[in-house]
Amino acid sequence: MSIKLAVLSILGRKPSSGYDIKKTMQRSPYMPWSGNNNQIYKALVELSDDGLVSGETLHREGSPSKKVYTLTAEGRNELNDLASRPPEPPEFKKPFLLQLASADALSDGELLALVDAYENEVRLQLAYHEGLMRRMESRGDEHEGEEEEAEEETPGDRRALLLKLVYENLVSSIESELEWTERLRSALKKPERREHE
Amino acid sequence: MSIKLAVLSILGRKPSSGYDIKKTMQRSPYMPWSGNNNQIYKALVELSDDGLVSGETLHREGSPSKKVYTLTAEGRNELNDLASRPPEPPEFKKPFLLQLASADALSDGELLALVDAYENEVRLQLAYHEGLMRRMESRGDEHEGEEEEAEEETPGDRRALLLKLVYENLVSSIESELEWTERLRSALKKPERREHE
DNA sequence: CGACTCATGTAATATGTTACATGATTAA
DNA sequence: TTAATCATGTAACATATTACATGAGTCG
Repeated sequence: MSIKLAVLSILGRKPSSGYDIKKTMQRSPYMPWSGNNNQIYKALVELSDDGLVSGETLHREGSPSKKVYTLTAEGRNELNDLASRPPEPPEFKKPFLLQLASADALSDGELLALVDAYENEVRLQLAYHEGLMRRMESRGDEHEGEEEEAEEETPGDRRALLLKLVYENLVSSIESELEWTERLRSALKKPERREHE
Repeated sequence: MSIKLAVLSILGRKPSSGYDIKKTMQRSPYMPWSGNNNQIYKALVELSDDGLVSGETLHREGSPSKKVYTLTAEGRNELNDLASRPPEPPEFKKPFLLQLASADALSDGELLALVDAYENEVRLQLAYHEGLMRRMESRGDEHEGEEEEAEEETPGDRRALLLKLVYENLVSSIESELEWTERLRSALKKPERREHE
């Protein structure tokens, strides 16, 4: 799964400039890219070379020009392929686990402090994602464009349901992490009592 | 958190060659690196230049020579620093979520098939991690070395407890993902009944 | 005037993967 | 003898991050 597919997916929603795409990526936590210029503008050039998107420069008065990219028919096909491609498994990247596994030289107090610090980080993440989710549920998310084209094939409700489930996934992953920190803490508090359970 | 810290952490356990480190990384899913040569041998050279490790070539008869690296005192300090460094939040990289979010053009049947395929992938992951965990609990994990040096500072039980908790984390993350697929499936099966709950 | 957002791009660097090259030993 | 494992390394490429460069418009 490369960043090009993420770009196609965004353009499948509505035609956008590089800058728009960057913004969308940055507030879509289910896209595992940071949304930096270098990749996006490069991806757009390549997609354009491959004939999957076409860009048109909009000269506007009173604000800077933008290059708006649209999916071509080919690009639309590619996007439909994407949807039915065999799914990749999730990846959990948790440097904290390495830290924990290397922490046997720490005192109990230091260890518990470390766990507290981690839990704080995770709580911050949770608050952030819950915020995004609420914002998406109240406003229509990714709907803020001015060009209100009539939606063609999809009921729209389906789309909203799927998006909601995506955010639920992220939130529940984070909650599961918090539950684990609880278990971790209690395992550390009653030390060495496991042998006859 | 760079790969160098992972290398330090492994060498903190016991002196190892590049090849040993590679193997250890590959079977330690809490280390978010694939364990490829290029990075490891490069990291070892750099750590050596920085004076954190020192390598000694062992010429053995009947098997290829190996370069065994050991932590220096400086390296040991660096490793202790690592343990008390402010923890980074977890990152969840789930390309499937992007796929889902772009899948509103699919029929219900296709969508459910996609979910099934994803669930299969996740189950495979679960089985793999549970296998690792069982293997670690029966044998002592990372204990298979021939050189049985008396452990110096740590009780060892602490270490085993921490490792067990680390594996529990991974397993419960995957289980949480499976629970979500269940919710996903049932949300897709009773479509559009959410409005008055 | 200064900071911020909009907007497009490039340069330098860091990180990661796959494949290649070499050579010894072990097990089928 | 052929494949697998042990063992060290390099080359080419793919991906990602940070910072830089430029310029217009908006808000305080």
